[in-house]
Formats: sequence, C-alpha cells, structure tokens
Amino acid sequence: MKETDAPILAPEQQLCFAVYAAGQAFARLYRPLLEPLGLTYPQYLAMLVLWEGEPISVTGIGQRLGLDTGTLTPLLKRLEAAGLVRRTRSAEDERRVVVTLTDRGRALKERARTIPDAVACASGRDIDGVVALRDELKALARALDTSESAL
Amino acid sequence: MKETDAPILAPEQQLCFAVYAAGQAFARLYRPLLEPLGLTYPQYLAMLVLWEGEPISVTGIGQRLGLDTGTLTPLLKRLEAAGLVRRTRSAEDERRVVVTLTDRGRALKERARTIPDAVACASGRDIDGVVALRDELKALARALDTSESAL
DNA sequence: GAGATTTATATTGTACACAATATAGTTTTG
DNA sequence: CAAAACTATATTGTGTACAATATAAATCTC
Repeated sequence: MKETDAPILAPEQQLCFAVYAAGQAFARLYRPLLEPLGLTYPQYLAMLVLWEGEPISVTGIGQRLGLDTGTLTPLLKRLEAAGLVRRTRSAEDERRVVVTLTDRGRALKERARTIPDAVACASGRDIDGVVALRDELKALARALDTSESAL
Repeated sequence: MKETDAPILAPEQQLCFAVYAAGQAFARLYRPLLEPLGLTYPQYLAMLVLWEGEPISVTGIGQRLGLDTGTLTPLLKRLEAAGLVRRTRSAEDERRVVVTLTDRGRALKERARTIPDAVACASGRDIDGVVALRDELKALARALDTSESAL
C-alpha cells in the first residue's frame, strides 16, 4: 500500500477538489447570466431567499445560505445601494435588521426565472439526474458537518 | 406547470447551491485540520501540486487548480513568507516565476499525509462511494465549462 | 533584425468569506 | 428591578477570487 500514498495527495483525485472545481465552473457559468441583472452569484443567492418570502432578518438569510453577518452585511448594503432591497431596524426588537424587497427587487424575479432552466440545461443532465446529484451533495454536506465534532 | 415555477427558485432545490454548500462544509472541515500546518485550504491545494512535482511555474500551478495569477501571486507570496516555498525567475525565460519547495515545505508533506484519510472518513463514504461522486462532479464541471460557449 | 504579436507574471480594484471583537438591545435570574 | 447572560448586527483584519490592465520578455513575420 506504500506506493499508493503519494497519488492520494494529488488534487485531481480528491473529492474536495472536485467539489471546489464544480463550484468554480458554476461561478463561471452564472457570471454572464447574472451580469445583465447586475448581480453576483452570492447576491443572487440572497435574492433567491428574499423572493421566497420577505421581510426576513439578516440572520434568517444567513441561516438559509450558511453565511455570517460579516459576509451578508456588506452584500446587503450593496443590494440596497443598487435599489433592490431596503434595510430597516425592527420596531419590536431593535437588534434586528429586517430586509425587504423594493419594487425593482421584486421585478427582477421575472428576469431571473429563465436562469435555473439555462443552468440545468448546461449541466447536461435530466431532472432526475440533477435531483439525484443534488441530494448526494446534500447528504455529503450533512455528513461533513456532523463529523466535525468527532474529530 | 405554472405552479411549479416559484419553488424552482428556492436555493435548497438547486444543484448549484448544493455544490456551494458542500464546498463550505469542506472548508469548515479542513480549517481545523490545516490550522496546525499553518495553511488555508487554497494554500493546501497549491502545496498538493508542489508535492506532486517541482519546480513548477505560477501558470503551471494555476492550470492544475483553475486559479489565475491575481489569486496565486499573493497566495504564493504568503507561502514564501511562511518559509515553505521559494519564488525565483527562470534563467531561460525571465517571464517565468518558478516555484520550488524549501526543506520545511517538503517536510510538511509528511504531516499532511493523514488528512485525506480523515476527510474521506468524515464524508461517511467508502472508497468506491467517494470515487463515484468525485467522477460525477468532474463530469458536471466538464459539462458546465463546455456549455459556456453554447450560450 | 526591427516591429507586431504573443506569453508570463504582477498590479489594481471590487467582491466575497469568515474569525474575532465590539456594541447595543433583550431576556433571565435572584 | 439590577446584574448577568444571551442575541442580533456591525466592524476589523486576513485571505481568497477574478476582471482588467500593465509590463516585460520571448517569438514570429516580413
């Protein structure tokens, strides 16, 4: 088994690098699709959450996307500067910043509707294939996160 | 089909987000494993390439990892500041910056050997399961990259 | 072999990503 | 109700990530 030690360290052989490279490939694919909407990919993710339902707090968005405030606060400020969202402190609990869509932000949803289909098409998989791989990755992420404590 | 339009836009249903979340989960898993080595995850990827074979140019590393010079130059300067690599201009072609390992950088490989096993274990998959998912992701990345021109 | 093209790297600017810390507001407890 | 504990967000600092541009060296073309 000695002689198989070295190749295991090659990036191309590792699952983590395959995930990393697939993420880069998605980023390259999304960039030209989102550029006409004036959104980056993480901004698009935040808009997806807002299109699902608002108002929602910064923490609420962070829980859906797995992002912390250090990432979301400047991201949401840029979306606010672009006129897509509003950030207002909650009256009941003044620690909360509640994010709502503007009319322009709501209208952008229509222009984004064609994106998931274009991406699914680019993946070269049918719906079942996309769903199967998606669920495998969800299970992987869950396994990685739950094992953290065991190390 | 009208009423299925909206849910398609939920981040949790999309393959791209599953890849994104799995990448975040890997980053969380690797951070405590790499912290004793003084490496970040992208720095670890660069070291993997160097451990496979050096000297290698900045462009050579970038081709293996899919990273451009704007990312690699500061990353490699940090590895140089940490005493793990050396950056020297090639004598034959003075445009090239050739990266080599120092003794400390080479020695670090031994301490990194246990990491792939720990990560594979954390994934909760056997070797065949890891290989199968890795190859599916490679195929996905290839499909996404080749479709770019077709849009 | 001088000029145009190409190639390799560096630099600049914008935008994540997250740990650590700070701050302010809320809730809990005695 | 006052002190302690907790919660939500913001701030700071470090480190990617990449587009666009700059620079310098090598190569190609006539």
